Amino acid sequence: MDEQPRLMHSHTGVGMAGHPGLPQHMQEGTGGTDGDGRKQDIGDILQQIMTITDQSLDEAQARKHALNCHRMKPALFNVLCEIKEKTVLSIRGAQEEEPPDPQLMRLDNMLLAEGVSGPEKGGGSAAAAAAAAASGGAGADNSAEHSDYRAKLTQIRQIYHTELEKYEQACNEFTTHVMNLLREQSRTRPISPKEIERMVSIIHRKFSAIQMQLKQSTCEAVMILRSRFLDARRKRRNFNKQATEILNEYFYSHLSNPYPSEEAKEELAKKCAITVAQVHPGPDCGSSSVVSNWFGNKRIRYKKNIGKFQEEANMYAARTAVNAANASSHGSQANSPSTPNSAGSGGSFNMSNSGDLFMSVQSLNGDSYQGAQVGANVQSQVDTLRHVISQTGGYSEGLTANQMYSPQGINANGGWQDAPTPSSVTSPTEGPGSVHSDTSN
DNA sequence: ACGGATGATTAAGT
DNA sequence: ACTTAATCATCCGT
Repeated sequence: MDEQPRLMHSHTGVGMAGHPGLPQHMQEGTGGTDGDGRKQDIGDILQQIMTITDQSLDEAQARKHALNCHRMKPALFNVLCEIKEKTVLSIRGAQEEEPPDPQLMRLDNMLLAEGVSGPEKGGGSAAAAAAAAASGGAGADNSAEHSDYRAKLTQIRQIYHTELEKYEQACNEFTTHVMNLLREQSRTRPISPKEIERMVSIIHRKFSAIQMQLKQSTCEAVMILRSRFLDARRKRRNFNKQATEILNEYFYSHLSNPYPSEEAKEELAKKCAITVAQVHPGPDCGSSSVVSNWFGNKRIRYKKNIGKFQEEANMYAARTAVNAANASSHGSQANSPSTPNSAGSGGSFNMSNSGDLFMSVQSLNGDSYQGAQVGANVQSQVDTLRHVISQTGGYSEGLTANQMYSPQGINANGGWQDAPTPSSVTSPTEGPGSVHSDTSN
């Protein structure tokens, strides 16, 4: 684009002297008074050049051809080339250097992460992949919710790609056009290949600036879409019943130490087909952090008001006890009605017993005294279960019987202490029964 | 519409 | 890095 100004410059420079109108005479006059034929000739040529824009296209073309065939042309052209050679160096030094734009890279990365610019289907976006995985389980509402999101995302991607292609095409067209033009012009003025190259790069830069705008707005669109559909805080979904039961089961059967390991979290997440509603936590660390949230909330809320959770605790404790017993039993019969999720097949072993346990717990619940006695009630069964469980190799790392249902794992400081001795069951723990502070949020 | 339940986020502590 | 405690924002039964 420097060629144009330079041409203009030379044009105007001579044009000052040879402006169509008055200067025409002046030039003719100077040529005439000199009397030199050669100068007259050159003056004529210059004059023709100056007025070439005023002529019709055909005329100009003819004139151009005539000039090209002029005997002075090669010599003049050489001079022009030399001059250009000297001036072009100073221009070249001014520019060049094009470090990868960090902004552009940021946008590219985001689009890639968002699955907009990445491979066609499924991949790229971790959210989409996880959503697809979750849809296998009980994620009916989940997938339905995400289908809308994904449809919109696909729409964005399509628009993005078509636009990008359009720009690409326009860029190529324009580039070839300019190159043709330059090649054509190179017959009348010196244009080095490097200059063409530079011109092309300039064009590309301009178009990539446009592309960046496209990317920018695409990113914005995705962000808006994301915040609309996936912001878990804005659109919180409760876990379905099964998921809650699985989590509760784990929680109450590890009440002494309800801190699932990373693997356990993964396992639980998989089991629950946890809805993937991650926002900030990057591409990875998907659903297990949801489990972490759940356990964090559960621990704190349980601790805050144990009394309120007592019934639930007893229920799940009984349930796991039954499950464990069933799992160990040889026969497979009626399952516990309230455990739709248990992996083990049913067995009628000790059903009545656990039912009694449950009833007694409930009645106790109405009283102001619970904890220890409940634990004692269950003690016998749990003791049998404990070794059963260890035999069957079920997950029960720190599982000591009485901690399953009584909140004795919690020490005075409010922390979860490690595995108290079984004998502590009998000691009248002051905590659970007397806690009546209904300080709910 | 209201209030409790609940999942997620955040600040602070370890 | 992980937890607790507080808090936010939404869900959901009434």
